Amino acid sequence: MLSNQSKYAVRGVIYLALNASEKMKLGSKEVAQKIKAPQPFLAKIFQTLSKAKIIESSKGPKGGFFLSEDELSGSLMKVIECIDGKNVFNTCYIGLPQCSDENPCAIHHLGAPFKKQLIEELKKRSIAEFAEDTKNGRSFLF
Amino acid sequence: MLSNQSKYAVRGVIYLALNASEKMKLGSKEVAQKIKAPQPFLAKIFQTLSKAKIIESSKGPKGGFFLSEDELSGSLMKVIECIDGKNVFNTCYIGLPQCSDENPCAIHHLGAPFKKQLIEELKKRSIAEFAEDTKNGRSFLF
DNA sequence: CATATAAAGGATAATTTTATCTTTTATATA
DNA sequence: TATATAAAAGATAAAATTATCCTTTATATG
Repeated sequence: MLSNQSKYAVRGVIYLALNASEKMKLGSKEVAQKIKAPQPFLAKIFQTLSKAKIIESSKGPKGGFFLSEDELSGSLMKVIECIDGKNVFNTCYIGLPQCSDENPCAIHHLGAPFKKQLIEELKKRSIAEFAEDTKNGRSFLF
Repeated sequence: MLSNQSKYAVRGVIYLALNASEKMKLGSKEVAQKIKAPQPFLAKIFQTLSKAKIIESSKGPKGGFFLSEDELSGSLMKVIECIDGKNVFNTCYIGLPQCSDENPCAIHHLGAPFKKQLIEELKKRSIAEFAEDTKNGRSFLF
């Protein structure tokens, strides 16, 4: 479903949300180690997210990445779409070019309601909320 | 989620279920054209499915592919697993090595019911049933 | 202001997935 | 039995994804 890039992005961003701040920026190196992602690859991903203003970055000593208050309230979907594009979840399970409720593939109806739910939640819930779940032990990052 | 190979496999097999029989075998060429798959690629896929006895094949003039009665009652999941392996649906959305109900990732609970339902249906419903849906216009192959 | 640090940017490399091509084998039928 | 047909088998190629490396730029701090 999601590319490796998106997966690293989601994990990396949640890690930042939990552990980084304006005063306590984190380098891609540290984050990569923690979430078990290849460091230069994660660096590239953070670069992309940073350009899109989904995370903040600053160069130099004490530099690194973090999320502003505003960014913390962004949706997780934005992270995913920033990396994989708007159509990540639009692709048909079995590759029909035009798969929809009107022209459904053989398994469209099996997946559609849940896909809708997943998309809705990813759009509705903020990065901070997902991070909160992790902090409270309701979900895990490793 | 599914690889291109699996997608072509599913569409190809349903096409065969609908249009081929022992008396009326179909070549990979014709099927590929119809389902818009690259011909030599589909040929390879059918080869794999044939080895696994998920579809029948015969060489020579009037040769081609079809499904036996037995094979028609096989599950669609078998087709998918034959190509993509048993773990297609076990992979975590955001790449946790050990993602489960006990150690759920941030979006595990959003997707879990969807996944379970999908897997169950794919295992329960036969290729013939999916083909039937297509015949009745409840789902589409193109 | 010099220095060290860390991201940005751009080029390159490795791996995986997707796809094709060529030769061999089996078989129906003329 | 010769011929043509179509899959099997195996090698190769193309494309996409994943990952790394190196140089440049910005900046905090001594």
